Amino acid sequence: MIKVFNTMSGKKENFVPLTPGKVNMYVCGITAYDVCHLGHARSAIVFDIIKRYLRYRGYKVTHVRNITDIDDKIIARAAQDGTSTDAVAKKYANEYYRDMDLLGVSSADLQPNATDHISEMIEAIEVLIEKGYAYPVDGDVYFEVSKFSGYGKLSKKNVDDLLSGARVDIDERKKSPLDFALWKSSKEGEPWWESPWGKGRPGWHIECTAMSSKYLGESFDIHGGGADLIFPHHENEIAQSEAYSDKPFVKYWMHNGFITVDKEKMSKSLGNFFTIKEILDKYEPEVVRYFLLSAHYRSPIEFSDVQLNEAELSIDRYYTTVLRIGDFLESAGAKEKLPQSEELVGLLSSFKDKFHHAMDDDFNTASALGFIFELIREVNRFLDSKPSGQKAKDLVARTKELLAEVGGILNIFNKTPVEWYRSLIAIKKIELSEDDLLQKIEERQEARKQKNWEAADAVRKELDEIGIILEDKSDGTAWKVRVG
RNA sequence: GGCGACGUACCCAAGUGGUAAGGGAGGGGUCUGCAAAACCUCGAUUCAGCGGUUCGAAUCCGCUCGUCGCCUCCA
Repeated sequence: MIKVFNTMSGKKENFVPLTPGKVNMYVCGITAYDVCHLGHARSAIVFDIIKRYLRYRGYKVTHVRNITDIDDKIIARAAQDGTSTDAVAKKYANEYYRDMDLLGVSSADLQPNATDHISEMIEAIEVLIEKGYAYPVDGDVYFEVSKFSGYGKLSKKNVDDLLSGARVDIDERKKSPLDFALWKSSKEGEPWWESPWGKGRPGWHIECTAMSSKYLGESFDIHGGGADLIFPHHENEIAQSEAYSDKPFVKYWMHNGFITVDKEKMSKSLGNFFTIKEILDKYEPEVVRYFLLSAHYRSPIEFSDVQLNEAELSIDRYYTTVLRIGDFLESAGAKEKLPQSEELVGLLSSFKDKFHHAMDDDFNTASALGFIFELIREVNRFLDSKPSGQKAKDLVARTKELLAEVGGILNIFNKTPVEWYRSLIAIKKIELSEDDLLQKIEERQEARKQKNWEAADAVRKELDEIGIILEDKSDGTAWKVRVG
């Protein structure tokens, strides 16, 4: 049984979708007004993995991820750049899709834009007005928070506290400072759409109500996003959606934690952010994914080079072992020899259960990675015991299969070792062609044959200086890239 | 001020009632021409502190200290 932490209840709950075998999932994407930073990547990667795991467990998942392509920030950006909001939104949405692609995040099944759903939003707003939950003022339309009795149930806030907090803007035209805009009249020079209340544009929250109900129905299973969306965005979505449909909006609310820098939330306004592009210039996408999966998705995770380097080391340990497995499968002798196989056999039979157990428990990727490295150690230990024969090969091949299977779900560990090293050469900007490298290794082999250790060591030192490490093995010399 | 989360070894991190996963760094060793990798081994009698519940708590409850987040746009 999969357990999911539901922000609404504050507890882990058994995951039982509304329709057996089917999961409808809506995840808030981005507002397209600037390039994305690592925080955006975390949300995308976390929910991508959740989707992959649910599919692996047999659910038919429909995943919707929206793009907000009209809002104040986009308007401001367009004015600043002397271009249209449309051009700004398109540009940064495309940047986002490119970043996600580089990071290995699969695209959602539906990636709707807010501006393609204006009529649905207007329709929803009309219903809210009819039902007495919203009121128009001078071309704006506001949602009347006091009319919705459940307001605050997600973010655990009560209306009185919010009112006394006094950090809400004072607008005389609103009945209450807590009321939020469903529709905003357009000012001179701003983009607009025709509506029953005049020319204007939608407020931020209503798009998610309109698009989620259109594509997933008025009630659906999972709604996700960063924890900073809990209030007010998701709280407001609930108010609008449930007022509109009189049905429970979402069964499981899931929110990922923040990325921090020096313990502080990475954010635009603090200026302490790193863009995805900056990071991918220094690190393999797989390293970034591993790093983000190495902590539970709800925990804060501290961004630093030390952390990324450790992730790189861990992945390298994985590929080093895969290389070793490959060598063994190619060259193992025929004579049946199985010293010390019990532990590996035992782990092979329990491994999937352990992995499932970790992932079933609110997608505990950090724990799952622990089990993967347990298996890595066990197979290394087995190989150290110098086994041979078909049975040994079967065990090792089985290990390789299992590792590939779970790696596929986490979307890491899916390269060949050589691809990993090649990729590292590129990312670390090592200026040496693979041909030249192999040439040098060849030269060194000659020297070694003649027991000319000085010459052999000189080659190794030369390569070491540019970040290439050589490993002498019984049947030749392998190369790898220094990591960490 | 209100609400919420977190505090596990040198660093990162899992563990939510049954006696501390995993990765990195470090000491010692096996292997090796030397290395590297791999493996073995050492390393928290202890989970911020203090009380309480329990046969038993890192895990539940209370208080204290510390850190962070939300309450305004924010993944």
